[in-house]
Amino acid sequence: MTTPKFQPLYRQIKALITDRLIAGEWVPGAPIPSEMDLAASLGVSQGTVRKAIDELASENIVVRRQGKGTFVATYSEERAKLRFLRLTASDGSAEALENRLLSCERGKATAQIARMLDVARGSSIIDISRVLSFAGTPVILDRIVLPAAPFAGVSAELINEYSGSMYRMYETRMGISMVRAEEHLTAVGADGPVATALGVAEGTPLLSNERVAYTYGDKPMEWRLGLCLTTAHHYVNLLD
Amino acid sequence: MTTPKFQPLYRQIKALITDRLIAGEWVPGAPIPSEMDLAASLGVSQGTVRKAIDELASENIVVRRQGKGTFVATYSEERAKLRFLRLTASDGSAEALENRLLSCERGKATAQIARMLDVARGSSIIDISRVLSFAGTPVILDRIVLPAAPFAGVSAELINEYSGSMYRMYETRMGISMVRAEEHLTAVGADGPVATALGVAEGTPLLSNERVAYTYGDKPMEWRLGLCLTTAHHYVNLLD
DNA sequence: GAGTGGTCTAGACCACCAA
DNA sequence: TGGTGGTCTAGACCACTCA
Repeated sequence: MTTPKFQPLYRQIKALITDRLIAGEWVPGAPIPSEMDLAASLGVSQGTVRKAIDELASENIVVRRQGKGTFVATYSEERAKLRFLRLTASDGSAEALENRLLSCERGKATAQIARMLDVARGSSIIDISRVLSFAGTPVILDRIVLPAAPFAGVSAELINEYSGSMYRMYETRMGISMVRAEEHLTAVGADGPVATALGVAEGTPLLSNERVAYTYGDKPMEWRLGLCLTTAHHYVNLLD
Repeated sequence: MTTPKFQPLYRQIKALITDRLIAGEWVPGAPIPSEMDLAASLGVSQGTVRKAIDELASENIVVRRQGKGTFVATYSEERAKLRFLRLTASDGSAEALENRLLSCERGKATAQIARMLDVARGSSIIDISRVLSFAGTPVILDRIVLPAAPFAGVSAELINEYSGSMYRMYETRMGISMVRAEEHLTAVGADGPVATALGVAEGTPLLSNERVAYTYGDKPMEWRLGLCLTTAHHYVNLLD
């Protein structure tokens, strides 16, 4: 999949740090060794370690704090409350978000889900449905599918305990940090059940947001389909 | 607007290079002085200039080519044909894109447009409408608004000459490079005129894409509203 | 004051490119 | 062959944090 070839030293060091992250050597929020320590233990100069950590920091895998150290990135310290959720109230208000769980069941992966999550077809999955509301108004109907094995402890009770903050739950309960996500956006009309769940008329235009989230090493761990009502909210995207 | 304060040397150098870009000292595609030359003329070390250029490169303002030099980024060398247009065929095919101009007129900025483009209300603007088609099927209805002064030469003929590649035209004809853009996405239903233009039924869900594009120094230069038919295409977004 | 990340320097060698 | 960016080193000083 990757092209090994000759890699600059700093990339080898970056890979080495990533491997130790995958191995769970440092949990989210914990400090990694200082640049000097890493440099000494690896037998390279501090500047080289620095460049490796620079890249990890620019990918939000790690967070630097001057005078304190470098820490494994945590979902909770993301800028906004909602890491990947870029939905913003069009009038600029910052409403609280409420989570209502519709279901949380075990099932088997369909061909499509299996491909997305890079698991065998028919393997066990967890299938979650919920509605997210801003200020009492339903705004998002989410369906979330997880591979069952790494997420064994997931239950309706646990999700409610985290008030629907899924990524925070993954991180603190399963030790799984999401590092990257890919989204496909389309516009769709609300069909019967969806319209009912969101309390809108059938055919209401919705922003469909299909997302695959990846953990360290680009391993897909979550598939999600969000149907968003965008009458009072919009999805913000910065390009450069 | 910005906080001057004390800036690291490399940021001051970055600002200095940006200023010279704004001044038009180097046109898109032209090489900027080598790291050694800049370092010598500014009286700093090569590593410091390097860090300044690193940031400009990571913002796609400048492109490095090993063994050749560093060049002002050009729209034409963007990865895909369509720099900011992230619409992809759902079946993975890469269809050619056709551009049909509906209108290109002079007008006055409304309050909303004036705010978005940071110009005075009522100042002269250019108002363009067009339909983009993939493989003969209309997919996007675009409305593009530009401040008239910097884009004085824009005409229907000129746009057709560039087959609708607006950003390439801005760059080669007006010397204006877009560096950054902010998009707001929502789902809407096609109203009468829109439905006609795209050849779909009224009420068909469309992905509404409102975009402001910025040139050097974060100056807004283009407002755009794209209404996209997403039955066979989707908008791709990578998060990290 | 000790330790951390942040900046800056000076110089070395490498990989790549063009003439 | 000479010039460019890419990597790596070694060491200096600064700004911040915390005991």
